[in-house]
Amino acid sequence: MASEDELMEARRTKAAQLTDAGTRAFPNTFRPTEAETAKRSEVVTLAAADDEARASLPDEADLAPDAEQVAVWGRVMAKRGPFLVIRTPDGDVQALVRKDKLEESQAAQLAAVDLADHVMVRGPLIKTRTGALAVSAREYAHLGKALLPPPAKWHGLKDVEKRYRERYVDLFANPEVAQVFRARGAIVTALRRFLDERGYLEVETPTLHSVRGGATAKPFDTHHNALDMDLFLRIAPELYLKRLIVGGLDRVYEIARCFRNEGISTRHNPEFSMLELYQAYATYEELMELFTDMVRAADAVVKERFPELMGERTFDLDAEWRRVDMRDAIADAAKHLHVELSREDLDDESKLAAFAEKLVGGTGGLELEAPDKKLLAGVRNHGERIFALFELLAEPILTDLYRDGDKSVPVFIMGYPFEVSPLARRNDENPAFTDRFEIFIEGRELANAFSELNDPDDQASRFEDQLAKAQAGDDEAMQFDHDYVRALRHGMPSAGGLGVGVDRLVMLLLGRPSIRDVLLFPLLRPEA
RNA sequence: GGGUCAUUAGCUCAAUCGGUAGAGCAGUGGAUUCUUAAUCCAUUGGCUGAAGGUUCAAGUCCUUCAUGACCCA
Repeated sequence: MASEDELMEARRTKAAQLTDAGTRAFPNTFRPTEAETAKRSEVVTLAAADDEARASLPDEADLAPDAEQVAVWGRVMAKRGPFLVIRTPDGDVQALVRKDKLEESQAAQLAAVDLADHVMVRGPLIKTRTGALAVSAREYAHLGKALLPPPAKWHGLKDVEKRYRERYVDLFANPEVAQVFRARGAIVTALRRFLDERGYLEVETPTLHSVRGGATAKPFDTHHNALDMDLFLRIAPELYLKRLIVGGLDRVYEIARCFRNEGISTRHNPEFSMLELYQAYATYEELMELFTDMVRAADAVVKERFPELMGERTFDLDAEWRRVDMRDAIADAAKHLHVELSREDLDDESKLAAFAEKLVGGTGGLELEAPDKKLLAGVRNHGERIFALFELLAEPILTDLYRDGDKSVPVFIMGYPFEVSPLARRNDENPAFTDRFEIFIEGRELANAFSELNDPDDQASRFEDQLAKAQAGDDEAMQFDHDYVRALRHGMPSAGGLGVGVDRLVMLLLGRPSIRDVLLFPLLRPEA
């Protein structure tokens, strides 16, 4: 008897035995009090502490008749001799369950226990012969039946596909996985607290959009039946949030689930969380300070509560964060790569075009992959050329370029060309560039921010440019958002806006290499 | 989209050159009842991801497909 069906049949037989023992297989009668729940946490903590902390606990033989009794409940993870190992949200604790200490009906329930069942024991705390803690059960109650067997107690659940598909098993079989998601929750809470304390209002804007904007990405299409209206799932909340700045809500943020119809990789899931915030009368420079403080606040929570998840970091958040103009970064990269490209060349449109042509032709002193050549050859102007060169030359080696000792440091890349920044404000001194930054930590793009464009006519012309891109075949270009331009015509105060990839931030702080490790249910193809 | 690897019992993994599909855990029956991956005895459990092909013979070789992981884009 060991096929899955047979294993379930054995457990159904046990479930029937429970009925004979006077309880249900799936009872709903256990109601732990707040005090009992708090006490359970204490007991689990004491069970995990060192022997000294338990020195005062009595042996079973020395128990006073009126010793305090505590309740422990959870999932049975192992049976060892007369002990059950019970898994709780705070950790494991063992119970000494001896039939001769239980009433007859409870002993009969105990006889029908299977691994993975939920149970409750109540009794005094004792110290075992080896100095471990145990609850010596005077009371035992079956709380819920598991018909399927749990993964092997020692190896746990390792099959990666099964871990993602059956995350519920992953979570109880591999406690460190549950810790990652507790840490994710703590990080998100820290972000909210950080912003709430500074007077930002958390808002919720539509997920169903009828105009594509706020980012360049392919959307998921959907349809509203009653209105017979085509819609799509939002790719970014940006344009709605800025409407709120027009409306006078001077500091707003949203932790927005966004959807992009793109491939899947260790850094991309089709749905992901983005934190966007907007602040009236702020500039992108103030947002650099804000973002630095916010990330450090989230990291402090990780350090304090989840130090075991931090691992060996190759970056240093406490070091000074660098601020580098994009063109300086390209020049730094060119020097590092021994490529003939000076900082002055980057301001000379014809020289830069000639350099790009050499790179595409393979004579630029650096061999590019075919798709990179295509990207560089496809640029339409000086600004796009600068951005392409940043992506090709500098971005891959940012961790080499900007370091403090043996750790990489976060680097703000500033001075994005206006052609690649359709929603950002132009720089007052040099309108070919925008007041924008992206932050790279450990080489990964983590956030994007800029002083917002609030000139409705300029915004309209940027939308026109996006339309031209779309007509040229760019299926990621934005659509013209007439209502957004109308909002700007009513007057939007100058403002700064910031967008943070929450999943990527969590990956970074917790040292998880794949986005699927920080998403409870990553998108998978259906099972066969 | 391209490349590499993986898929064998409920779980974790073996199976040499192509030659009888195995182990541990879990399960079942029994012993034991202060164990720490509990122990001891006995025992059940397989369409080897799917479909084709080569061969006297395929978990193993070939083709296609499915799913996943990693790398590249």
